[in-house]
Order: sequence, then structure tokens, then C-alpha cells
Amino acid sequence: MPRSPADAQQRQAAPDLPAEPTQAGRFEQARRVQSMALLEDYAELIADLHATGGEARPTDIARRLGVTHATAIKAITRLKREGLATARPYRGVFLTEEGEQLAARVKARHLLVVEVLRAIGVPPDAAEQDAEGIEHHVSDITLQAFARFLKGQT
Amino acid sequence: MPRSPADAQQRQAAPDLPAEPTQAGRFEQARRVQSMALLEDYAELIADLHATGGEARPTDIARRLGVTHATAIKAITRLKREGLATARPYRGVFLTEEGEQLAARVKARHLLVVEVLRAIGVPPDAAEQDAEGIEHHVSDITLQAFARFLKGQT
DNA sequence: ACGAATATGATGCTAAGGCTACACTTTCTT
DNA sequence: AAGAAAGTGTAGCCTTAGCATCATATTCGT
Repeated sequence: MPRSPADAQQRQAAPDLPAEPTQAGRFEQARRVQSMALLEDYAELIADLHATGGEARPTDIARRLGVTHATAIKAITRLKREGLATARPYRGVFLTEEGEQLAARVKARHLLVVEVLRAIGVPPDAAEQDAEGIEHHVSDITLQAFARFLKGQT
Repeated sequence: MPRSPADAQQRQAAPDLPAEPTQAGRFEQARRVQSMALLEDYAELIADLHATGGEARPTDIARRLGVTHATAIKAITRLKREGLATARPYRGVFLTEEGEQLAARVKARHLLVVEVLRAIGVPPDAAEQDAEGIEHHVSDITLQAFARFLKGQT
């Protein structure tokens, strides 16, 4: 996780600035969000595999994500490190309480994003595809606006 | 740029599959898009600096993006490698014809995304912030739908 | 129950995108 | 015109996220 730079000058105040409405601030935030995206995808997928009666083994995960199992295992290691999942050798992956919560939030957000895209007139395939990347960048505020929008649409 | 994996098995047909409506396909596409995002941001910013009468020197770029100049220089190296920009030592960065076209497309897309978010009811700050990440994942198809949506809104 | 098939985990490699530090130009100011 | 300030470039380091390969463990089918 990269710390804030700004060419090592001023701005030692606000040690963990949340948004800062400057262009640099927006880019920093976008980078921060991006580093969460992978975790979110894995958490959501693991929850889905469990929910559909399957096991979440590295190979299953890898297949669904289109990566090699080695890549999946590395990501799982990161999930464990972040306290989102547990796994014992040869035993599949399980989400912690925190991981479950993340997965639930991500899933709800994903559905909402797809719905909004569809409501706007985006064809189903494109909506599904684009949502995969878009969802990670949709903030809570925006999400609330999405919900209001859909409600108003009827 | 990672090549397609799928655990080194079948699927040698379709050497450069465009979308493939499977989950793995969607993730692969999202990763592909992500690897373009940085180039897009730099191209757009360089064009903007030139458009507003400024120079696009590594330090200017770095400042606007919130990274160190060393990071900016590395990215510029990649832009050059991809044929999007040219630069001679101590002389600032210039976009190639291709780079200009990319920048123009990116800028138009950015504006459209912000407009759509605003139209949906997302507050200005959040719209600006989220668009920064979202824009890269908005496909041409979706973009067209966005344009239609705004036209219909009046 | 045993051998084949499959899954797993560990290594080591690559590229991207951050950073710091340092040396060298260029530009600005006086 | 000379010294200070600012910008530039290079090198080295780190982390993430891909990959392939190999040895080992587990599971499955007969």
C-alpha cells in the first residue's frame, strides 16, 4: 500500500486524508480503491461458491476467475493476512465474519450497479461486463443515490 | 500484460477473445481494462496541461497526479514505449497523434460519466471522485447508452 | 487397496506502479 | 555571471498480481 507522496513536501497535516477534492486527491483515492478490488472479488466469489453448495478450493476459485491456481493461492494468502479468510492446507477456504460481511456488501453493490446500468438502457451483456470493473469504484454515497434512483424509476 | 491462462489447458481457439460472456472472461476483460487506465489518465492529463497553456513536464504531471516525479517519468517511459507520447530530455512531454486521439476519447468519456452520475442524483463531489475510477470500465456500448439516456432526460 | 488423476503448495520469474536517494541540468535571481 | 532553486533522470528497493514448473498430497476409479 503506497503512502502519500506529493514529492515529499508540505501537507503533513491530515495524516490519513479521506478524499480531498483535488485532482491528486481523487487519483490517490482511486488507487486506494483499486487495491481493495481484488480482495472484494475473491470474497464475493468464495461466498458465492459456498452459497451454491460448492466448496471454495483454490482450483475452483482460479477457474472462475480465469487465473492459475498459483495466482489464486497467493490472493488467498493475502485474504488471510487481512483477516478476511481462513484456510487450512488441502481443506478449502472459508471467510471470517468480516469476510462474510465484505462479501455481502460487495454482492449487494454489484447487483445494484447492474440494475442501474440496465435501467439506463445498457444491454445486459455490457452491463454485466462493465459492472465487474465499475462496482469497485462506487462509493457509499453514490450507492445511495443509485438506490434512490431505482426507487424513483419504479 | 498477462496472457490468458485458464491453467494452461484447452481453449486455444479464439486467440484474442473479445469478451466471452463467462465469469472468467469478464474478469479477464476487467483486468485488461485496468492495465489501460494509467495510460489513459496520463494521456488525458498531458492533453489538458497543453490545452490550458501549460507545459507537460514530469513534475507538473506528478503534482497533478499526486505521485513523485520518478513515478511519473516511469509512466512516461511506458507511454513512449506504447507510441502514445514523445519526449526529449529536459524538454517536456508531447502526445503523438494516437495519444491525442486517446486523450480526446478519454476526456469525452469522463465528462459523460460525470454527467450521468449527476443526472442520477449523485452529489457533485462523489460524482467527480467515483468517475475517476469508473470511467475506465465504461465500454463503448455502455457509453452509447449513457448518451441516449442523457438525451432522453433533457 | 493401489495406481492414476487431480489438486495443492512452494519457488522463482516478469511487469507495473509506487517510493527514496542521489547526481546532474536548467532556470531563475540577484 | 554566479550561486541558489527547481526540475530531471537514474538506480535501487518494495509490493501486487500475473505466469510456469515441480514436488507432494489427496481423491477417485477400478
